[in-house]
Amino acid sequence: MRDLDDTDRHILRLLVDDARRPYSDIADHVDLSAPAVSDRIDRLRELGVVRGFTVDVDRSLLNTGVPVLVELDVPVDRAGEVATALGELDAVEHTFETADGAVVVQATVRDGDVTGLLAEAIDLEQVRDVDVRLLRGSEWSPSLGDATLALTCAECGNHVTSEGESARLDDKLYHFCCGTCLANFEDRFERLQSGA
Amino acid sequence: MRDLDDTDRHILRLLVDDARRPYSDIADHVDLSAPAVSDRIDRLRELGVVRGFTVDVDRSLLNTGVPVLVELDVPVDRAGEVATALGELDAVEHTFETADGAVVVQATVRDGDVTGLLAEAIDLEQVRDVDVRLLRGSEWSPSLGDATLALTCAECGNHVTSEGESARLDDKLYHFCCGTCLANFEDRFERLQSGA
DNA sequence: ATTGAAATCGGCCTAGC
DNA sequence: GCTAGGCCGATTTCAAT
Repeated sequence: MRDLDDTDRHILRLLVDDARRPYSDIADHVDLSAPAVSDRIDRLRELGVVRGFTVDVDRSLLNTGVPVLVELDVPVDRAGEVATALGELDAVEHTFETADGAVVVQATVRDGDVTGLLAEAIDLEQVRDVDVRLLRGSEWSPSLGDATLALTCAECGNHVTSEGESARLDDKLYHFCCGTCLANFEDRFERLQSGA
Repeated sequence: MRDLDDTDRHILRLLVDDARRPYSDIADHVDLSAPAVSDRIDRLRELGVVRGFTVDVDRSLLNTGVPVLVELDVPVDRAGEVATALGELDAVEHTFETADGAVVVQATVRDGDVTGLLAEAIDLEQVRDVDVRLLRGSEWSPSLGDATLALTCAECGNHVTSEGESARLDDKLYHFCCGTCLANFEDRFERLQSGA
């Protein structure tokens, strides 16, 4: 379990800037060979740090409706599921879940019927209050800073340090803080597998 | 001035899904040749609809600080510049400017000193109120719907229809609702050029 | 059709037991 | 001294223009 190093961050920054940049180009910047860059990007994907590559679309040039910022006040224990459900809506682009149980989403509505939109995804009964505001503009400026890995042990929930270990089970990568947690997890996993 | 057609939208959707997908692969999906796909993507870049290609990073796995959602209440006529100034900060990832003059930003702070961060970019005197909330999570789920072009005439501000025209001036592409607007704009542009 | 980029593979080097 | 991980260079296959 190696943490991210400066080279990883540099590669990430270059990709944030232009994800279609050739590996050979990246290689020049970080003073490595193209295959080495490819390996590192593979590893970042494996780790889940890189979820994928997308296109940055200027939605203000597209006629998809009116952009709004919607804030919902829901019971704290429901905030998670509400946020997830709303995120699945096509019209919703960003969802934020605050620690005190508010859910803020940025969406684009065709006809101004925000509550109708919300009702498609969630039960409005559990919403105590809704605040809708028209957006004049929005910007996205991704950056990275000096990020390091912040993985959570799949067994005990503790922070995974460089002493941690990882294992691939059923094609998914899990991280653990120590060998004991890994072993315990694998045990339970196997039992579930054979049971199912 | 052709509007977006189904093929353009299909290409965009495929790119949203995976921006490193080979053009030949896209070509198969939309029943075109790879060079034709390349041409279309070039055009989408020209139009400004695609701003670029990026990587989708899972920031929840990265230790960059504490994510917060900050709302500022500022005079309506200052909202624009405040939003822009804050957007330039490294720690700020999203900025939203609402029609009623509120500015909402999503940022990541190292030490919890949000006002210190804000002070780096803007004059706190003009801020009437600040509301800071801790974020438990955030999601980004890009989608497209049935988008069509919504360009604004650079001269008169009207909507540009398929009858509109475009022109490249000083390496930037401008759109106009009609030939008259184009001519007027070009005139002013030339005068500014020679004056400067 | 030409140019160029990505994946793959064998071998090398280094670090850590 | 052995193993594991990371990197390189060459090659081949495939993509971009």
